[in-house]
Amino acid sequence: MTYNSTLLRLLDERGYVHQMTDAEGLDALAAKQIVPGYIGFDATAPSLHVGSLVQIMLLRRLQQSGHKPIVVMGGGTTKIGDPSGKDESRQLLTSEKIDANIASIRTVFERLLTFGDGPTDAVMVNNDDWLSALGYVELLREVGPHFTINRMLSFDSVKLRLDREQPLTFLEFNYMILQAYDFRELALRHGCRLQMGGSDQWGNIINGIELTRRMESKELFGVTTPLLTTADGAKMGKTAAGAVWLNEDALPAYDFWQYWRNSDDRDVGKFLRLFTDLPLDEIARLEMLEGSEINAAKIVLANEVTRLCRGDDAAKAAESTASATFAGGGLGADLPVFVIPAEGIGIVDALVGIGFAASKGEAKRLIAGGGARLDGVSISDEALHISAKNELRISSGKKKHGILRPA
RNA sequence: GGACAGGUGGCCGAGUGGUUAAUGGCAGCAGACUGUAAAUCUGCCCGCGAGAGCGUACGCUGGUUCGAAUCCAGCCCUGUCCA
Repeated sequence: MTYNSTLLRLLDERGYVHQMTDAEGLDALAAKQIVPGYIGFDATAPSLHVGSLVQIMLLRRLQQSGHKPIVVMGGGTTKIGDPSGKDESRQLLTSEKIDANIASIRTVFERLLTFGDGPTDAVMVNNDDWLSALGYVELLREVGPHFTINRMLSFDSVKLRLDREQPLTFLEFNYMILQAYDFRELALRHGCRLQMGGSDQWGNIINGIELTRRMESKELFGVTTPLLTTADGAKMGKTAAGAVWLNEDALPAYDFWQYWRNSDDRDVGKFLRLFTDLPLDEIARLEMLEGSEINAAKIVLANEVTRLCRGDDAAKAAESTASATFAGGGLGADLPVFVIPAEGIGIVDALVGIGFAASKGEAKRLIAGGGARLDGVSISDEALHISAKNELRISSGKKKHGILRPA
């Protein structure tokens, strides 16, 4: 299908679209007016991770094609907890914690979206603003009649819990109602016409569209993105060290850069389209590279994504550190540093100190397995005492490197 | 409130009185091969200790026993059904 609106063409050719409620209707709307569209984000942690980056980029594309992004922070819904995808009930957070999380998360959005008061400027709102003000009886009377329990029970998020005989609290069961209510509220407050989200949000989006149609006779649209997994089937954004956080204070830029640099060959083209602004013909060229050549494309990918999320300086620093470390076998400025005390330190403690091993036992196992290196030389003696006058390069395996610096 | 089932290491899931720090799978880490990729094969995978070893651990608290994740009692939590 070919689209008339720049919005849908852009989304389509870059691979953001999994499902759409009314493609023709949305296409026509986007071709003739500014479409305010929103995506909801969780406020359970002080940073979003790579798993949310598709949605953030989706808002960026919305703005790039002349529409208005609305970032909805789920301050109110976080108080409840989305049951989908999680096996168990989430821990409830305090309001103060949620507010602090939202402030921290906002910093990343400010890099990727232009905020302001103009017609296509992005805005950030907190659904707590309207959800907390809702009275229970009021909600039941207004919204309750539009939901049947029969339908609510048919939702995957609910069914999954029930099938597994895991608890689903009434609190969580209400999540979908409040999320539907969000869409209706945003339509009234901001003239919002479009909700986007991951494919797991399809049901919630439909609920919002239906609810608003019934209550307000307004027509709204929904788009979901494909569930993003890496080529070997893992969810995006998880690594050994944990989640790949978007905020600098949660994950150093160098590690962030390395995450992209280590992408699977098969993912490179897809990632370039989704997570960078590079023109499609250039992406096509990069994606054609084969064998070790494709490493060049991975470096471009890492540079571009890091630049968008962390800024130009961070991207350049990460790249030069990587090339010094890997290609030159030397030391890059951005590597983690551990300062050796004047009296020296045991290799085991050094590995733990720099964070390559969680415990001394783990460090010893690393040494026993031949994975610990000093200046590229494998260490076999776990009792080795280090007292260097110059900086040493300490490594765990072939990818994790750090600097041991004399005091 | 009652009846029944269940709560094991990051997750899944065995184990039902004695070499059980607890089979197996997944995830993870490392080695080999490579391209900082994938696939494959190999090793590791609670903590402390150079080591013998020690300390913790099978929902919680007590008890029985030479000895318990395993038996008993009480409690907490979850599910299913009943009220």
